[in-house]
Amino acid sequence: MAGIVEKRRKALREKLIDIAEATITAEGLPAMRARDLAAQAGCAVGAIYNVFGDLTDLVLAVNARTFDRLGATVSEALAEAPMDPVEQLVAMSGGYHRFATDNKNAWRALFDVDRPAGQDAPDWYLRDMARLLAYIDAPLAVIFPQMTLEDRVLMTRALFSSVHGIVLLGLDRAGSGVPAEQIDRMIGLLLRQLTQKQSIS
Amino acid sequence: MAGIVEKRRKALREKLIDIAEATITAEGLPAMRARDLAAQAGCAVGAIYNVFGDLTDLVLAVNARTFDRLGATVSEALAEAPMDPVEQLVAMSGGYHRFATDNKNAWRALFDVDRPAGQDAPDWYLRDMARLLAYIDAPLAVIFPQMTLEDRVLMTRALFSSVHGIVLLGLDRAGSGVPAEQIDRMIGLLLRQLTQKQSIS
DNA sequence: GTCTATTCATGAACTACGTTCAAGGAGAAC
DNA sequence: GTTCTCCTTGAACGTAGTTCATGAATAGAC
Repeated sequence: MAGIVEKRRKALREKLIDIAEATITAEGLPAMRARDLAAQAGCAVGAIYNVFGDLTDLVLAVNARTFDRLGATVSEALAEAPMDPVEQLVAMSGGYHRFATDNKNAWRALFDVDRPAGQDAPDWYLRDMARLLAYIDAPLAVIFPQMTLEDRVLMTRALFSSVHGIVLLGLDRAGSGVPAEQIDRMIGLLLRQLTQKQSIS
Repeated sequence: MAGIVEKRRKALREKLIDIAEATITAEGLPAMRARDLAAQAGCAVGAIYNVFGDLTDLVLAVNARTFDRLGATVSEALAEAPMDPVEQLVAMSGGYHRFATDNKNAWRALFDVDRPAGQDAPDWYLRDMARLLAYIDAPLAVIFPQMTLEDRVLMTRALFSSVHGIVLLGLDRAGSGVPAEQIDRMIGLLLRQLTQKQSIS
């Protein structure tokens, strides 16, 4: 009967991630509380700490799922886009925007989790981020064939960061926030202007 | 002897903002604690709540100062920039980037303060933000004289958001973060590509 | 200046967190 | 079956923000 404990731990781990994900999605990161999780999971509060180092680890587990779904959404948007590289960038940006609005709380949790200073990002984060950046890099290579690899790497990051910034500030604050369709227009203006054919002059 | 209380309240208010600003600057927003503030100010914890509704209000007061300094920094960068509108945009972005690195904790507090959902941004925020956007709008009007006003407003916001996004993700995470000079290069790539002369084709 | 009603300042207490740990219970080894 | 070990438990701890009964100080009337 070896492994009963391990199996139970694994089951609890998944159960907790499910509950945490549901809570974050429904009510946001601050609504995720140790006692509530334990109550919903039918375990003791201390049991959480047998499975996760602390609640931040649990949030990171949820974030890994979220980031994965985000990557899938962007990937689908790319797959459905026309061949034109500019339109591919627009489509992926639209996918990013849509994911952020449709999964606002989970998406915010990606950035709101408090990472102790000096601690590196988890592996899955670096991997998924690299995946997202690769999606962007491909069309960019077509649009700017003469650009150095080094510059294109920077341009890729810059583009991702720009779209992220537009979506972030756009969704922020219902007060000074921007309607969804204007966010898409901003992204379109930026990308189309940015990727126009080089000037003759 | 009318007004003694009011004068004392005003003095305490300023004193608390000073202390909170120093604390946030030195140790970050999470280090700002009610009991510590009271101890440093030489008042009771409860006194804070006679002057501010809650600690978030106090943070907002600090943020108002920070935003003001940010505006001044960008304004100076603009003043020292050459006449060329593209270089003006680059200079202002550089000012933003420098301010963020030199005032990392205070700058982060601008966005990390938890604003209750459904509550509008304070007046000073809208005012200072409009000021920043106006700085960006002027060069853009020179660069894109044929652009409609509506589009230019969106482009202005998009540009600000983009630079903000690049700086935000660039400074985030020492692990996957980007060296300061690469951030400036990203901004330069983005802005110069974005503002190149329109294509003939 | 004196008196009194009101208003303010105080800090202990309350609530709500994340996290820990001594004690008891369940699984593993023989 | 027995024993040892490790896990699980939930009460307790530490630390937050915020409140509130109490006592002190102020403002206004005379």
